[in-house]
Amino acid sequence: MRFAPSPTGFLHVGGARTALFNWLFARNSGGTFILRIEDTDQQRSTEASVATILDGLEWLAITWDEGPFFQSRNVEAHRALALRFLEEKSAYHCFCTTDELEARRAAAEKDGVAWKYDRLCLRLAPDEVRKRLAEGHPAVVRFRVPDGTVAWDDLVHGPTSFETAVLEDIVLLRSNGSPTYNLSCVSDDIVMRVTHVIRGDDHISNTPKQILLYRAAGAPLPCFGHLPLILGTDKKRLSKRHGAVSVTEYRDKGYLPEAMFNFLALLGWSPGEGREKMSRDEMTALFRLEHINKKGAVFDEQKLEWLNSQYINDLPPERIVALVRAELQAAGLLSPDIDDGGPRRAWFLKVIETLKARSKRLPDFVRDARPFLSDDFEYRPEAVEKHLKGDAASGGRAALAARLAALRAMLATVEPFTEEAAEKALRELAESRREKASDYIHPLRVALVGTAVSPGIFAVLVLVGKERALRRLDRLIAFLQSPPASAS
RNA sequence: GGCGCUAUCGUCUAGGGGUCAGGACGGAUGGUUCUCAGCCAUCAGACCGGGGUUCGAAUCCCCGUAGCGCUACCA
Repeated sequence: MRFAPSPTGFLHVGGARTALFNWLFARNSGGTFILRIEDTDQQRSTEASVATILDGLEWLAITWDEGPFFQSRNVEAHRALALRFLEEKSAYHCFCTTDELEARRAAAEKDGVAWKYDRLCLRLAPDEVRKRLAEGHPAVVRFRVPDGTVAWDDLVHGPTSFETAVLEDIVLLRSNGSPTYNLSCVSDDIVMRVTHVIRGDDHISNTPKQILLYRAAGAPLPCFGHLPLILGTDKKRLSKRHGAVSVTEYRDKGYLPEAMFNFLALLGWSPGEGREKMSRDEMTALFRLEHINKKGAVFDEQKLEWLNSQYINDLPPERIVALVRAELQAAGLLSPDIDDGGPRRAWFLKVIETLKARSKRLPDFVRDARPFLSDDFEYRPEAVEKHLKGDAASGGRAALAARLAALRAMLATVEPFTEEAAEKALRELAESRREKASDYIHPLRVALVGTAVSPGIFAVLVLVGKERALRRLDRLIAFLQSPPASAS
């Protein structure tokens, strides 16, 4: 089997899923998975695009057994096939220009008649054709579509058929001599001895054309399977206007390749029994082409995010750190003492561990780790609004400052500085002053991390450490004693 | 317009003549609790419509309808 992307852009999630199903099928059946870059469109193909496609495939760990082959290297073979068709009279020269075709098409459309190529040039006498060719008139080579029905048993849709009457004579070679998609594709698939052509549903109408070419070439027919399309939330084919569509974007958003792989596999395929989160090996073992759905599937990023959080949770902290290291560095949060081998490494791994359950995507770690790694953080407005106003009846900010001062004094005496000891001390303090523990906890959280939400406060307290916690309490007390900002 | 494909909760899906139509995401509610997340529990939520066939249809057949795809000297 093969995956045959055209390098005219990034690796689309739809393409990635096609590659993935081919890969799963190849691995499951012991087949050979070929990567073929269909770069016959010289105008739009770019090397950068090839690079990003390979990059995306590698990220997802979709490995190929042969290739990448570049289709452009095979144009001579493609051309030879077309010439052979010409010789065998299953193809002919057509001198109609694009403009002429356009005009006739437009006229037909105006009359409300379905247009297909009218075979004007098929009626040309052989001498006339030779003459025009000799005079250098540009010509395309068209395949003469025979009458009849083309049918195949689609691997996912079952029996499918087309009347060839609806097909127009296929352009095989452009007037500049370059082969077109259907010719190149069939020629390469024959040469590469592809047995299973598994591609998107959008190719379904190409299949009868290609079958005709196989027949004319006398080559054995591969099995065809057409995968349902991946849709946007409006049920239309997923495209840029729906948001992120390239796998690279999902990598950049902090999704794990194993989560993406798993999610994509579930789009249109299910092993049954409610199995959802599966390892690559499990998926490979369970994969069956017959279990692929016929219906297009909406790409639901919320579910991807959920799966991602599940995979993140399975990761040891070391792995997570390795994955976010670059971002940490970019944010100026990476210091040698927390880096691999640094004295605070173990402590930092603990920070990551406590952040794990609440993280859905990789950047969540960078955002949430900041107050642990740096004193440079702001009090979030919503946290100030919620927990630092102090209640007028109990004396407002001044009373709050006094309460925090008491808390600070108490924490200074806690030794050893453990979660249990700190919690016990704080609760006793609150009780002795006939106040609620939460009246201390919430402002303390703002003091320590600047936000209204965080992991358990005592875990945070210990992770921040006694000295820094006391300093941060001082900072908040000073903040409370300074004149309130204009907002409040 | 022509041709093709498709149709189960909002979404991903299981089920393919007899099921309380099952699960997951998301949602709601409650529990755990210092917050959020997590975790746990509970709830709401679907067989596109109409005809057949059959004792019995979500399931098989036909006809509609709707959605999508293709309709290039792109791939």
